[in-house]
Amino acid sequence: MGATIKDIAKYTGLSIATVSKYINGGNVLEKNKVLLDEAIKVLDFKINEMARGLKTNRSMTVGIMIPSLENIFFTSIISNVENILLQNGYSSIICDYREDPHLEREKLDFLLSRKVDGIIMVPHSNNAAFIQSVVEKGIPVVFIDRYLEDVQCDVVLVDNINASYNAVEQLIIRGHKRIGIICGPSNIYTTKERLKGYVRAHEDYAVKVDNDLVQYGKYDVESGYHMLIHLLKMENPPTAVYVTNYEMTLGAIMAINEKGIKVPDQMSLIGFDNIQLAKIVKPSLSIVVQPMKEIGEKAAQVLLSRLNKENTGGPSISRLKTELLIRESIKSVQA
Amino acid sequence: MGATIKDIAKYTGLSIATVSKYINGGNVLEKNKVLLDEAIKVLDFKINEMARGLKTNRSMTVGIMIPSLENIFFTSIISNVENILLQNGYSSIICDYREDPHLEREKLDFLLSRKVDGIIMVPHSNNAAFIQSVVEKGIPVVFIDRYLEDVQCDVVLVDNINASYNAVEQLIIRGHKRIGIICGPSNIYTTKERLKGYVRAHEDYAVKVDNDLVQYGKYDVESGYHMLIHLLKMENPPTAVYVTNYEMTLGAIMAINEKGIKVPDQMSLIGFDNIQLAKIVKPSLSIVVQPMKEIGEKAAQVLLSRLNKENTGGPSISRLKTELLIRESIKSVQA
DNA sequence: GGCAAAGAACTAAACGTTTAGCTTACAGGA
DNA sequence: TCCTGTAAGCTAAACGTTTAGTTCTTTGCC
Repeated sequence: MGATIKDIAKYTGLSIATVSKYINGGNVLEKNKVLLDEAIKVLDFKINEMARGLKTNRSMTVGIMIPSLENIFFTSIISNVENILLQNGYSSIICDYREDPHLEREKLDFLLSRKVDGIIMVPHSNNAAFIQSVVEKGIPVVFIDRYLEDVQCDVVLVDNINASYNAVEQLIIRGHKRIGIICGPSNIYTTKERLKGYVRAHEDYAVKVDNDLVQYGKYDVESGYHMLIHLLKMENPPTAVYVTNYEMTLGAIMAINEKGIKVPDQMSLIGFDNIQLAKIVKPSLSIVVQPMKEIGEKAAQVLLSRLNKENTGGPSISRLKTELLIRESIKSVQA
Repeated sequence: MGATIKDIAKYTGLSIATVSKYINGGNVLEKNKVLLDEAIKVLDFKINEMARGLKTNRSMTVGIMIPSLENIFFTSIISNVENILLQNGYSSIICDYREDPHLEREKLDFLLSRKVDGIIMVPHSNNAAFIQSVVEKGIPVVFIDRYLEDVQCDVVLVDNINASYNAVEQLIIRGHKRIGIICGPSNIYTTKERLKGYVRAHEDYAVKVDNDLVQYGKYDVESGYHMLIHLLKMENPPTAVYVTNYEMTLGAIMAINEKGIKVPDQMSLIGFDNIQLAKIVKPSLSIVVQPMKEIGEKAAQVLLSRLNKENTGGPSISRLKTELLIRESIKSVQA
């Protein structure tokens, strides 16, 4: 179908070695250069990455694995990752393992058979041993958002603990004593971290944590809705609620609207992630903003520096800072 | 690194041809079969898809292109596409062209250099001529969601016209004469179709269309919000509003909540796409539901049947039906 | 003019598969 | 016993590159 390096050689009268050299940035005589450029254009030559990959043992492909393609936090990160990788000549095979450890393992296997040069992933489960074996094969792996102890690889995280700490601190400063938190699933890294910040802020200000105020959702719209309803129904409901991801924030807002709760008069609210949403909601929502663009870029860069052998050191941890936007949705409680 | 077919040959004492034959489903003696299975397991053999692709001239890879990775309608479709393709041994290179025709062209070029066997895409702009040239190269292309006249390829659409028609009809039946519609960008295929259904329903029931009630947004949360506010501010505002995608529906709901509009007493509302959202909102939202799962599956199947040469006929159009869920958010107006 | 050094181009093998065409082994029928 | 047919296995070439090692060409210097 397409022209090959051989066709170019025939067209120009040069050897295929010379053609290859030129394609890979080698020096050729000026007149040959002109000739080659012409041939490439005329014959519409595109290098065959499969043949090249076979020789060089590099596929120029990286695998990206996330728990769900329906979670905008992940998709917006990988959108950035994909873009940067593309600029560097890499294509990305994006896989969605649907929160299923078994599928995670399977797709990882698939990526390996595709001979990806590296992997960027949001790890889910206890496939740690398997992932570690991938790392040991010499395939660089970068974790995003979550951390697994037993895997020796680079990680890009946000400072979840302090993100939560700062958010909750703002509520405590404003006199709130009963602060609800809507967490993700209890076995997930970010859940633990975000909860830790919540607890730590309470400790530092000597406010007691009421475990009934700690609710575990599933990081989806529905559970955000239900957990907020649940908090409202308590006999001694919280005066403020902190929700720890975008989808659940959305759900919580739906619940609040439905119940006709006045924010911030009847309840203060701090949400997560989506700055666009925060602007639209009235009263404007206070939120913890994760730097999705930076996370994606950082992860891509870390992986690229491994792929280019610029970085051959031990595993690195990048911990990016979140931003806390204080808007109208929180106010002080009168004592 | 990994074991090759040669290593398997050495281990078993068979020739590489026999090994290859077995791997590809050929017959071998029972005892050799056992031996081969053992070798494959022991040596952890994974076929090298690049070498195979070089010989067979098939990369077992398909390209997927969507306008944005931050639009849940698209991501949930490709989640299904990716899954089905994977089950058939194909990997997908997912690209997001960020609504940019220039980038669309560039990424398409990239996919070609990756020698993808086929392409599934949501086309955006007037790259029609270029896409047609891809088709003519013999690379099957399947369009999703949108249609471009000048390209001879398979298309998977939903019946946007009747989706809109049915939704608007329900409003007209309930006595609404002034029905607002929040459309997408005016140059997009789905926008035109959805508007057409709106107009047609008006025609069939002899209700005049007031062009001021037709608002064009950008298929994002923000514009849904703004367009609804705009409609409310009119001196003669609509008694019902029909919003034509998920993100804008979200924005519209935010606006309604902010303004304290009672649905359906002060305004009837029909939204789009997200069934989960529809359940959560109170009063429960009437919506047009697109069969995302089916769209993804259909597109994957259509492409696979081209790749397997099961279908060598002319371009096909699959038009899937939407579903209209009538809930509490609409009611009759008293004459 | 002769020679060395540098630069450009060439030859040929290799990467890990598939596959056409050939050989071998074996069973069954005449 | 010999022949034929069939199934299983084998040999070797090819896919489109890269690259080590070699040869050819040019240039500069003595």
